[in-house]
Amino acid sequence: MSNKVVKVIIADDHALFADGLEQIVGKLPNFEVLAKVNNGKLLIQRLNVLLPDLILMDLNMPYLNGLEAAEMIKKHRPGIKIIIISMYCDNRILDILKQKEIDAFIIKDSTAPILKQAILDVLEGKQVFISPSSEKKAINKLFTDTFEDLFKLGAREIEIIKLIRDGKSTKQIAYDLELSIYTIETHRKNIYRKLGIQGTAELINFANKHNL
Amino acid sequence: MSNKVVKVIIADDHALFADGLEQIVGKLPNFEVLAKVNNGKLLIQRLNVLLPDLILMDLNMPYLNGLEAAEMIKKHRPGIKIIIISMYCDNRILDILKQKEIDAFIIKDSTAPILKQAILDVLEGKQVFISPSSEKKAINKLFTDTFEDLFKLGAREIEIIKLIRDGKSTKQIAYDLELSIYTIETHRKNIYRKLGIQGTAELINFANKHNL
DNA sequence: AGCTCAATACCCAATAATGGGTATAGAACA
DNA sequence: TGTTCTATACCCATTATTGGGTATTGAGCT
Repeated sequence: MSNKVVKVIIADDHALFADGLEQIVGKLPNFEVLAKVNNGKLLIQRLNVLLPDLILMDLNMPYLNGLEAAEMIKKHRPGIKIIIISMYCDNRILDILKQKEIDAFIIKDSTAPILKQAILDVLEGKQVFISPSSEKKAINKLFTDTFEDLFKLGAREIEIIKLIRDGKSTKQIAYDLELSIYTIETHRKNIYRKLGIQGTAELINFANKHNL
Repeated sequence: MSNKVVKVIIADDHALFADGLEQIVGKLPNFEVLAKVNNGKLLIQRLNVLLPDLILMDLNMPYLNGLEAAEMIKKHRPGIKIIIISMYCDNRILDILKQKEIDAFIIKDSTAPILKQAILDVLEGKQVFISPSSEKKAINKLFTDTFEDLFKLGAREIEIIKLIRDGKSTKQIAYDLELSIYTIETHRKNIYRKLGIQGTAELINFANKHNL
């Protein structure tokens, strides 16, 4: 990797942002921006003729969003590294990171030096997750597992928190998990007690804060 | 203007985007980026010690948004040119352009050359308005993040969404806003209908997704 | 002057969530 | 073996939310 040029494609529907990325990446030694595209479909098309080492892309793009595009790319060209750069922190990102469909997630609040370091880390095979700094601690904990220590939540409880976060009602959860509604209600009560919170809204905020 | 250095301040809470802008602007001959700030308050503070010729700023910033900041700046330092660079096209922008509170509005979908031309035009005293084409707008409606256009929520509705997101119950919100519980219930119903969602969980996810 | 729309308020019925209990089977562990 | 903990399940009562209506007021636009 040392003397080889790293070829990059940038995919972002905000052209000005893409231009900015190009400036930052293009100034790195041995980096070359092959192309910029503004939607997912175009990105896939370009991959039929261009073979980049790295793709920087936005999560929200027209025609084919970042995650869908990433999934397709990793399936057909697993060697290409993918870095998602997004406005906001989506809860599902961590799961997707773990499934190795993308190599890095970087929030747009990050700085150029952080992006540069992340690119270098990814090219070395590392996974990188850059979130808003205030939540960094909690996320690091997630990476090294686990919540059970801190919040003393059981696996089932965490599972149920996720389902509630996704908008399911107690009844739906009971049906999904093939359990009694009473059981889910008990779990909810225990979760609220353990976390010292009250109500669905606070629970969802907890889940988002800790990236469940 | 020909041999004088144009001093610029960049205000955007997305540091990576601000870095990109700095690269683009910094490469123009006789341009100097004095400072980058990530919120409106900080921008105003900086203006007590720095005297830029031009400010590039985001519409949506914490603490003091772009329009409020622009209004204050034009009132106290009318000589400073202000260019707003925003994610989406707000309908009120045109009115504000007409009131001469800002000198240019540029959508983030624009390209670096367009930005450069806009900056030069503004420095010559022109007003510039770069919006997405009407077709593009339709596409944005289908795919991405402009809830103003797409969902047509009123100010009161947005206020109530925030309170729900913060964990308040209908009763608490009614008490806080000194309104009837019935009114809050009506607002909730209207919000659900407009957003095509159902239940507190989905509402909070919407709020988080759109950074309310 | 008439129209539209946001914001307000109310009524009613059905469903969901919350909070107080109790209880039991099985796993983990000292 | 006895204890502790998780996950399971149930009962009851109260409060909250949801979804179906209708209606009025005031601001702003034509």
